[in-house]
Amino acid sequence: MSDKRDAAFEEKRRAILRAATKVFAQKGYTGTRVGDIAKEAGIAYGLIYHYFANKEDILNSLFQGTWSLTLKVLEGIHEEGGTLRTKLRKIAGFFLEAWSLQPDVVEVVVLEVIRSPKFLEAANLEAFQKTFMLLEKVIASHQDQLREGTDPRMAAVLFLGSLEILLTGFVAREFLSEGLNTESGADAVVDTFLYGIVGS
Amino acid sequence: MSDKRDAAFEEKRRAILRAATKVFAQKGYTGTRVGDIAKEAGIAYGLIYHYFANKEDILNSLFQGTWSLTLKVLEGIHEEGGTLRTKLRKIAGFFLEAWSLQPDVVEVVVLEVIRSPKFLEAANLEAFQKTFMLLEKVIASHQDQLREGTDPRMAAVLFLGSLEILLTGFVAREFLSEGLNTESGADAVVDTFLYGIVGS
Amino acid sequence: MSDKRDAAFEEKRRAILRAATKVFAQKGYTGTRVGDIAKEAGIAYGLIYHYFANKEDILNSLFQGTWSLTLKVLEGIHEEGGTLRTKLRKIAGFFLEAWSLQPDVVEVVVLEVIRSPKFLEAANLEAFQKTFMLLEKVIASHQDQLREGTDPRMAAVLFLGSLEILLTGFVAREFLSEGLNTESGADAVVDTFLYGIVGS
Amino acid sequence: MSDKRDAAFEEKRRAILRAATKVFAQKGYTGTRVGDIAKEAGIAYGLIYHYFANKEDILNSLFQGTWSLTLKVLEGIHEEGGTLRTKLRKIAGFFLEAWSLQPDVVEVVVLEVIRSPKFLEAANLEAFQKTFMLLEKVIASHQDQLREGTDPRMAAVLFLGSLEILLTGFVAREFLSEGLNTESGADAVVDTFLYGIVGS
DNA sequence: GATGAATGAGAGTTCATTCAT
DNA sequence: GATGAATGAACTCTCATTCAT
Repeated sequence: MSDKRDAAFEEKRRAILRAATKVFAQKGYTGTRVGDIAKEAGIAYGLIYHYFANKEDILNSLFQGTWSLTLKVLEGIHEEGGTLRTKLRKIAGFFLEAWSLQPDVVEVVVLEVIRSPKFLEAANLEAFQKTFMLLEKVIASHQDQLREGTDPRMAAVLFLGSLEILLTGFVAREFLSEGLNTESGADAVVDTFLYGIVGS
Repeated sequence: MSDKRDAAFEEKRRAILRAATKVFAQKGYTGTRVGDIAKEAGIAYGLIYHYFANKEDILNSLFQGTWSLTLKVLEGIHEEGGTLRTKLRKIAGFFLEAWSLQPDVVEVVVLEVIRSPKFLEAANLEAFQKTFMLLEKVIASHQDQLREGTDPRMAAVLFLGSLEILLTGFVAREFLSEGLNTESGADAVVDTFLYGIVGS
Repeated sequence: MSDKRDAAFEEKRRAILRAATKVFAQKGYTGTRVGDIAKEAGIAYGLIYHYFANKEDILNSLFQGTWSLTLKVLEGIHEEGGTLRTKLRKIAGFFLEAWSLQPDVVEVVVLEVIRSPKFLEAANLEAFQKTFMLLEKVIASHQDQLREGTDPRMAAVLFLGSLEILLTGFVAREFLSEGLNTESGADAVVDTFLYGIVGS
Repeated sequence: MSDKRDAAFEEKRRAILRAATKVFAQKGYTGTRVGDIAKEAGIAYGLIYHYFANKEDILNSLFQGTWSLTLKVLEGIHEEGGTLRTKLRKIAGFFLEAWSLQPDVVEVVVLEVIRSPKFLEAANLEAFQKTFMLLEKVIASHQDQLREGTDPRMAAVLFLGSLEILLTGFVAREFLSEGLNTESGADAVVDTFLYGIVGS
């Protein structure tokens, strides 16, 4: 009985998060009224506050839920082993696939949380930095293959930066347009990152 | 007489923009009250409306002023000629130097304008896309040196993405910490972009 | 069967009133949420509405229950007879004892009902005024002993005022602090009231 | 110029306080909406926040303004000297006169501030306690005349309690009705307090 | 009886913008 | 030009009350 209740509660929470994601992606966090989320979810706005402490809590929950999954996936990729290219390819593929499947989630997480000083604090910041550290570890574990002078930490930042601009890109989306799909995008990012645009 | 007046007018406008930049960088566009800008500029808040139509106009002016300069610089670099590396190095240097000299301006432009659907429209979007196209042209003009399969357009996006994460990066800033300066940062970005982290 | 049910019903009502008293005393009537009362009573908040019409009804019930007892006690004291001092001493003792035994009840009744224009109406006001009239009667019945110029009605008001400030007094409580107990307090009030602070 | 401005500012503040006093007295602090105050003052509700930090600040300002005056008057009475009766008579007269002149102010101060745990804190509590201490000092300075066993502190509390119930009294007002005026009320309180209702 | 999800009126507060001085 | 008083739309959050389960 209680299980049924809890399950229903969680399902509702998720429904609200889904609605919030959609609206945040459209109007941005600040531009979104709590009432907008409620309308999108088909409920009264007051009910939002039964499931979340406040508007901010919604965004944080959204990020934490998404990012904890991301971290697990990255850890899995790291542990599976394989060549550096294989690993980076998997990582890029994961991000770009996530984007094509749930563009709203990615957009909100990247634009509203990661880039916002207010939200990228404490718990959120820590989760985010773990990603950098994990990627740095992946790259560093193949140190022997790296071009001389390559700093694994800087490399991690640049790799994520490359991915981020593809994920976010209001501009890029229109600019790159039709040619971009998950596969070709991931290949391009990884190859450019590994071999450069000029090559040897 | 009119010139003198105009000059004074322009000077005041610039002073307000300077103040706005500082406050926007600290609190974000939405988190900034018009009164905050006025206080920073040392004037009454009502006076803001003698120089700008509204709050939004301030951010747009800020972006346009900054970005038109940026475009000119990039055009100059393109026309000056030189090797691909030379050009990219100049571009990276320009952005990173701008960032180290006026971190507030860059932060505001990147975080508040570029990421905001509301602001990245019409005039702003056009200015922004010109940058991509210019960079694409720069890269494409050295097509013969490019590694096979390299798309100049995608390459342009990735290069700017790499720069952007360094410019913005609340995270990266702390993560990369002290080691990063204009010179070494520009080198790392350009070399990674040209030759990859693995090399040949 | 019906009796049993009624008894259980009444017991639950009283339990809710007890809980409400405690919470009202802590947070005040307005500051208390219906949910707070329910939590204190260990029940679901919806259940409150099976026992009371609404939040206001709880406070009114609380007052009526308490005050009807008070009135009975005062009537008893009046009828028992004895000297004026004996009677006043009993009355003061009753109030101060009630306060020391159930400070919450007194606090709520005095602060939330008596002071509130909204609640001190109709039924409540009548009950309250009866107290004054009863006390006036007590005093008037010893008219022959009264100092010349003493108005029984005014005297009744002053006596209750003296008691009230001792009962309520957030300030007085700290100000008088440890020295005050039921016995000494009642003595002080009665003696001052009867003989004054100067005396003859 | 600035003086003119400041004066106008202060005058407006006072006007808002006057309006607030009136409305608080009618509906109570909690029952009053900020908009009610604005309407009473004939201004837009937003303007309230140019003059006060928030609703609470209005009540505190009201209390502080009133009570600081009260303290000054009491100090003056203490220093002027005279018999105990003279002093108490002046004090009672001051309070009752204030009440008859500005019943709203007194009502609000007594009912909403003094009796409210929330507001009787910190600054307000201190101001209030000073009054008790001052009155205690007044009484103690005539120690030699006091009836044996009289505690000046307890006496101070009882005296203020007697006054308070007269000032407040929703009940008392109707109950004592027409017979009560400033002069006779003050006499009754002081005489009862000094000599008791029985006398020698 | 019992639960708590659901509703929505309502309240406090913020702040961009206008405009009289 | 300059000031800041004035306005009111907008928004977040609270909470008494209802009602399906």
